[in-house]
Amino acid sequence: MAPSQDLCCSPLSSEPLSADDAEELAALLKALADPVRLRLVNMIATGGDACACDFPAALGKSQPTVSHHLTQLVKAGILEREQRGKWAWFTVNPARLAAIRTALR
Amino acid sequence: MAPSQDLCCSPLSSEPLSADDAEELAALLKALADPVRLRLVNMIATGGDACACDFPAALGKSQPTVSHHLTQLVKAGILEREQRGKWAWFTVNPARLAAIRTALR
DNA sequence: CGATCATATCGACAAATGTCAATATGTTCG
DNA sequence: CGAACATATTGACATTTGTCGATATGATCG
Repeated sequence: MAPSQDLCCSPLSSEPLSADDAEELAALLKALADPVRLRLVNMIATGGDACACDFPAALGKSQPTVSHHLTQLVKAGILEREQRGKWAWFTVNPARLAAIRTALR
Repeated sequence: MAPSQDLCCSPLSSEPLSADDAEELAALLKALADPVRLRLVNMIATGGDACACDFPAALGKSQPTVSHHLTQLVKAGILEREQRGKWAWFTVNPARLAAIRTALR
């Protein structure tokens, strides 16, 4: 999978996009392009942070399914995970979202 | 598939996202989340418009594959198709891209 | 009209994806 | 340590997706 932290890709409408950059941006967009993952990011972003323990009930999805989606978002650099006691809390990486917005210019 | 022309979804970081809105935004992001489709949008955006006839050679993909991707982008409202003589030309719908950027705020 | 060329659709297939039950790992606390 | 609870991983499965060859549709022009 693409490296999680470099900011990725020049704007769509100005410079030509290489095959490699296209692959990287596609991977980033794909990480977001799922209704469950969008709702996860939304819940975390609106609250500032959120506990994984609440997601299965809030989304009507099983715990493994939620865990799977969270892992994808972290790998893509969109979320960050922090252990607090026995719970996992997540925050959004705003720079990562901003990078996507910039790439879509 | 989601309706192509309403602008979709409130910003991710402010208001709560309904399951339906999440589905709609996910469909829109998915339309963009492919390297071939990103390069198509990029070629069309940087040139202002482009002829479908050039894409298979430029992308190293078969004509049916390119046609498939173009159809998806048009259905998502990201591209618009126009017939010029026997060629199909495509333009980008900038408002649609802007809507995605706004939704990712 | 009939030939020619551009694009779309069809059918098939391999690969990737979303989902869950079962189980493993890891953390806290008595 | 050992019980209890939160999260991750595994394995399995149905569905979706990207791809192409073959073919159909549609447009131009002689």
